[in-house]
Amino acid sequence: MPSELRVRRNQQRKDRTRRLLLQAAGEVFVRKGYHQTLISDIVSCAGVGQGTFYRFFESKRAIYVCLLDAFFEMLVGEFSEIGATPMHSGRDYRTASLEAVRRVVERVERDREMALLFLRETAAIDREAELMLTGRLGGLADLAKLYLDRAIANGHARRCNSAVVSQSLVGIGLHLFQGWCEGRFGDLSLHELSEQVVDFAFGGIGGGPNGNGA
Amino acid sequence: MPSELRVRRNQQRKDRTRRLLLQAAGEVFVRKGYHQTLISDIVSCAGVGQGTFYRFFESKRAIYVCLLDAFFEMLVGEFSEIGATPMHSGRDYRTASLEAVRRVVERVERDREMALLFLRETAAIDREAELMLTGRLGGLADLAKLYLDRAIANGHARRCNSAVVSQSLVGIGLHLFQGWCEGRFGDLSLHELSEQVVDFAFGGIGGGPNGNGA
Amino acid sequence: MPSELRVRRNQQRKDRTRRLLLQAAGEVFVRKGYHQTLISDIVSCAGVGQGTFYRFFESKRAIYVCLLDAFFEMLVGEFSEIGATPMHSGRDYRTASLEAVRRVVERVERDREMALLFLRETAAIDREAELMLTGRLGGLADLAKLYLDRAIANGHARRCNSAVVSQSLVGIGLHLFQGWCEGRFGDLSLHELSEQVVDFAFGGIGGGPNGNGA
Amino acid sequence: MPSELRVRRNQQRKDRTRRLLLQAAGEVFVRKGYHQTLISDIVSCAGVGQGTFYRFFESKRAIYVCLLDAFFEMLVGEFSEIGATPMHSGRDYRTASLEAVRRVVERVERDREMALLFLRETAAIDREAELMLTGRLGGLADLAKLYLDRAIANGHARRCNSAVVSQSLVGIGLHLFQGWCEGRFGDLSLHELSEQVVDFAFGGIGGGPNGNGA
DNA sequence: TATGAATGAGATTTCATTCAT
DNA sequence: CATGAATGAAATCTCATTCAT
Repeated sequence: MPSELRVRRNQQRKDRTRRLLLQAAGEVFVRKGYHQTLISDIVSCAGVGQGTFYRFFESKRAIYVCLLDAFFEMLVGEFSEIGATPMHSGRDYRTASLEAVRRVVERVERDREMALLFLRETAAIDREAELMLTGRLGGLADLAKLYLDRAIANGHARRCNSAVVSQSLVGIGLHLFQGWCEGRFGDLSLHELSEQVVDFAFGGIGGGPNGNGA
Repeated sequence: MPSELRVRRNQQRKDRTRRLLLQAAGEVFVRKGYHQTLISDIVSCAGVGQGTFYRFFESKRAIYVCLLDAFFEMLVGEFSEIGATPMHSGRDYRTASLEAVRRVVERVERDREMALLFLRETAAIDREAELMLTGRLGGLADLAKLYLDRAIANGHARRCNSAVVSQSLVGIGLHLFQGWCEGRFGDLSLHELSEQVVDFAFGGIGGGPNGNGA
Repeated sequence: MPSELRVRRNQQRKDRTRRLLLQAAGEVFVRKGYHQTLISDIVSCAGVGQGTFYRFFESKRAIYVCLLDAFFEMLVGEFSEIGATPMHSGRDYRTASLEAVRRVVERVERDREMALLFLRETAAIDREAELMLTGRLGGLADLAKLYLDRAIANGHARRCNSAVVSQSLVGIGLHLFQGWCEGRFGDLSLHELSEQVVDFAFGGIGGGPNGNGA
Repeated sequence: MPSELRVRRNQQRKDRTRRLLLQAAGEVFVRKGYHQTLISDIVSCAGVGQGTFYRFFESKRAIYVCLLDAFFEMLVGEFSEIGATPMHSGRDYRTASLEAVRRVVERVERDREMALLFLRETAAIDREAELMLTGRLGGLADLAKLYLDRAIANGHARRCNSAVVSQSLVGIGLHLFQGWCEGRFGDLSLHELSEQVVDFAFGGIGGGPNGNGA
């Protein structure tokens, strides 16, 4: 009885409203922080009624988690593209890594406000949210570990506890990213920063008496 | 003169109440998180009246900042002891570093709940609080940078952007510490973890064809 | 003429929807109670759209009143049938009364959930609704009074304030019915209950020194 | 440390506020009905702050139940006094009953608004509240049953299902009381009404061919 | 005509903060 | 000075009702 067209129109309207809300929530969360954000901020930013929010999301937390998920879904997509590319023998392991780092960094940089939001706020919401974040970051670490293990197997890297090292890499990434966003590295570009990081990741601070400088 | 005595007694009682409140706040913050904690939780845990809280602290934020400061003050004290010790020529730079890492790690481990609290919650409170934390962590990075610069000058380390590297070291420390507390490294002890980290920090994932294993 | 047909079809469809809504409202009111019932409960139970409700009823109250009216309309119909039957001389007054009580009781029992609903909820809606209910019950009392007055006139009953007595009979009916529905009379059947009531109504608790047993 | 006096003063203040709230709730419930009453109505009538309400009662329902309980507690007290008095042989059973009815009626009449409130609203709140009310009324019925059973044993009353009859008496009481309050019995006084009821309760509508008129 | 997405007024509830004792 | 009862501003959330399609 309800015409096909009507159903589709309705769905489109709903989708649009939902998108509006998500976008507004992102903006306001970034601007005011999660805890300072009111539902009323979100709806007024989205230009919809107060009650409309609750047709789509159970709570402020729910819409936050939704944004968080979307963000990492996007990121994982980016990574999987990277995963497809590299490691065909001829290319150097290090060059490939630098390339990968650069691509991810560029991608994250585009949504840097959101990324910072998640790093700042997620753990303070509740334990479950924190676990979601650490789980997602753990996923990235696992990816790094995969590459590292392969490199070790191929003799391109020293034997080590690759779980620890890959988490270290994630730690570096997070902290430097935050630092760079806060302007703590002066006018160093993300590209240069990436290079420094890859240098450090591959050679450390450069122990031996011979160092590893050129 | 009796009023003299009275005054001292009063002071002691006030100090005790203040300590009670700080301790209680720490406990409750750890248990429920900053935003879930009510002033009433703190005072009932401290066993004092609701109004008493406001004789000592302006707000929940104020007592939190107080705890944060105390924690880093303690940590800085620990570091300065370390600073005094090392680098008397004979000892190897790497050994000294490992020793330093171990000492800090041990100290932090004793207050690990508080440390985790600060890492989780601070950035979500407000920008200013976040800056306090990053400032403190920046202080640690500066310390590391100091050592690193000296090592570079002495030829014990390769030339690099020491600001980036030292922040990387802090990033590693924070992320691994959180991971370890969440049990993400199985039954690896903090000592073993420290060793892995130092290995990584000094040698990276071990570039050259000869690696730096064995 | 086709529009003739169309009009009739439309009318039928409207009637059906209206019936659907009334039925759904009855179900939900019984299940959740008047105040706990949402319009959305009713429409989803009826399988029609939210807006459709308002094409047929002004408000929740309106549909409730509609159900209430229908119920008592039905009941009055039942009574008038009773009214037609009895009192043809040969039959005993008491037997006729018992018969009448039984018929009504049986009828009400078929819709007992609705009956309970009205007894429970009506007075709590507003004064006007309460008056509608008491008016309806007053109508029943009036019927009883009519019989009673005739019985008194015929010498089948003692002289008394028949208004008070007939309202008493209604009070008995309501309270026992509720009690029976709640299972407060164990496994006494409605028939047995009716008998007890008629005994009591006719003889009271049994004044005189000789009682009126046997 | 907290002085005895202070504690007592505080308790008195709290008690006073609580009493204020209960009294205000009673007034407003009577005036507007349970569902139309807002917490804000209650507090503004009590002259206290909105938050104060929640220091004493969990919800509107809670304060209602509290009033309900208090009312029946009062009523039961009244009844137990009656219980003590009657049935010393010489006095007539009927006279004693009339006396009892009159006393209760008088007592209830003093709080008639509250009594009506409870009869109107309780069953519409939720099942549990309804059970509380029917339980309380059941208690009254039990009391009546006790007397009735004794009367039957003594030969002052015919044998009957005393559970049914005593609930009938309660039903009569409730319905007549409501009717009288609504002015449905003209200018019949409660005393006269009581007499009529007792007549009816003892003799019914007056079966036998001789009736039971004078 | 039927629909259901959108609405927003208004209710409940919380809790940091005040202040009389 | 310490207290805790009282506060009320402000947040969340609900749901009857509207209205564009």
